[in-house]
Amino acid sequence: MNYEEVMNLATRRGFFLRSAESYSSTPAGFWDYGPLGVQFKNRFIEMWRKMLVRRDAMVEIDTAQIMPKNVFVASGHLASFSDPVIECGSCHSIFRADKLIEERTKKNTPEKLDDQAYDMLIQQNRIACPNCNSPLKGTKRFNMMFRVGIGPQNEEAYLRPETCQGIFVDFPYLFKTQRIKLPKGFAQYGKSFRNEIAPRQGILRQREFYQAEIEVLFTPANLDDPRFDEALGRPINIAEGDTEPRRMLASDALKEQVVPSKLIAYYLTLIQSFYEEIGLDPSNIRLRRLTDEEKAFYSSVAYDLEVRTSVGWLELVACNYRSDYDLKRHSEVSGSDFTIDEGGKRVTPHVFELSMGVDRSLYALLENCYKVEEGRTYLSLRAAVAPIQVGIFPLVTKDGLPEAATEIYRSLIKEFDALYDGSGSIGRRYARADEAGVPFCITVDHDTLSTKTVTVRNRDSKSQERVAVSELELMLPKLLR
RNA sequence: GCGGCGUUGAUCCAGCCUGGUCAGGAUGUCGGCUUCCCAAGCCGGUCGCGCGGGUUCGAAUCCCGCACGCCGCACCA
Repeated sequence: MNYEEVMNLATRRGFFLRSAESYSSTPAGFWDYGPLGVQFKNRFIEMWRKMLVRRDAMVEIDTAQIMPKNVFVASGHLASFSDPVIECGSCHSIFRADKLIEERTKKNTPEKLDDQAYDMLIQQNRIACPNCNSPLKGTKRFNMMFRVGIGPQNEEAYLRPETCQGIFVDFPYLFKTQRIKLPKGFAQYGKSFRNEIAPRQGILRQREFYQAEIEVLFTPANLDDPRFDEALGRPINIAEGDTEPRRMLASDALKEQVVPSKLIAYYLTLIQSFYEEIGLDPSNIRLRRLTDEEKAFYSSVAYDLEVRTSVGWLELVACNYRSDYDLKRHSEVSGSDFTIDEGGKRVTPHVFELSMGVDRSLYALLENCYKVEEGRTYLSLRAAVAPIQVGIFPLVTKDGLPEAATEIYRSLIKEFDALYDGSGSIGRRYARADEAGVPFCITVDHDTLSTKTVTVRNRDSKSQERVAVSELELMLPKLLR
């Protein structure tokens, strides 16, 4: 299968659709979730809460999406979350100034010079437009944050480019009021915004997208805390560079120093096992250690959790050791105290983050679960993340079967995401349910009326089991776990 | 943002070169009949020429612009 096939099904069934489709001029990079997509996303987030947030006793918060300028002065996004670009006045091609100079001069060119410095270098080296050979000048900064104006004075503010800044700025409050002891994980799920120059790859690279971020705050004294020992026996798939991963025990990764500390090993195993448990094939997952050039400006050690898809290895999670960069900067710019007491000394906590791309994760799950067998298409989603948990169908639409099926539906809908379908042949209804990834379908047949039993069909195997109606409410929670 | 190619119901595709008799097929979906455990059949309904302008008596079709998409370049905390 490929991206088009998966998105075709996702569009037909109501997972995702292009935002404001009815207006042809809608810019690229914006997507809506349809009914199935919302339920799928909700289930995914609920699993994230269950397996990461609750399992690790993290603190989940929800912060504002618009934040004032100074937050991003402190975070570094205003200065660094931008690229030096230069436009050809003749053919209007746009180039990265630093990359262009580097390519022509073969000399390393930093991306944080003054704009004039790039113009100078371009002039000195007589660099012309690679496209039409016209002269180039006027390097500008393209910042990838969306600027917004607050109130009548249009006070400078930005839509957050990552959810974690809200966690950092709220940390002093949380630490004081929530009886927090480090190391501690802080979690937030919500939208982030990045004004991509040219978004491609549809839902995989959006201008407005969901993140689920975990920021682990700790002090360097915690890096090899014994509480992280439980991770040592768990496997992780480590890749150095763009290679096939090696599946190894976390303890061996520490020994070989491909992972620098127990804390990082613990959270890497946690995030990988999360993706394995919600349905990605372990052999399609790798934790790729990033090179210095690839790392974000705030990161000192970084891994990307990637999944193998038809569009190549797809980054789902950025795992960054941000050191004390964030809290120090917020302390400097805000003037507030972001330190904590450790053995009588004030120290600024460090940060290790797991920054998940939610929309991408959902796509990866769909593609991983997209199956075509014997001419039938189905989504082999784990029951725990399936948008619809159970279908209830009358075998025929006469002889009182719809009434009996409706009665069962009415009782199940109180506890489960259930679907009633009495339209078309029974086979057609199974096929529809298969494409929506419904893991179990209950069929009411003539025997139901006399024996009070129904058949329960398993989506993946198509096999059926006869079950007493009275047992459904006890049995389904076990099946759906 | 540049270059090339493209855009026809929810989905897939024909029509465009050669303007009219052209908006058609299939899937889906809804209603009815029928059948009854894996997309059967029949009847009926439903949904479309990306947007704007131009040429023309007449434009899905030709021309221009824009938007979006794909590929390449570039970009991608």
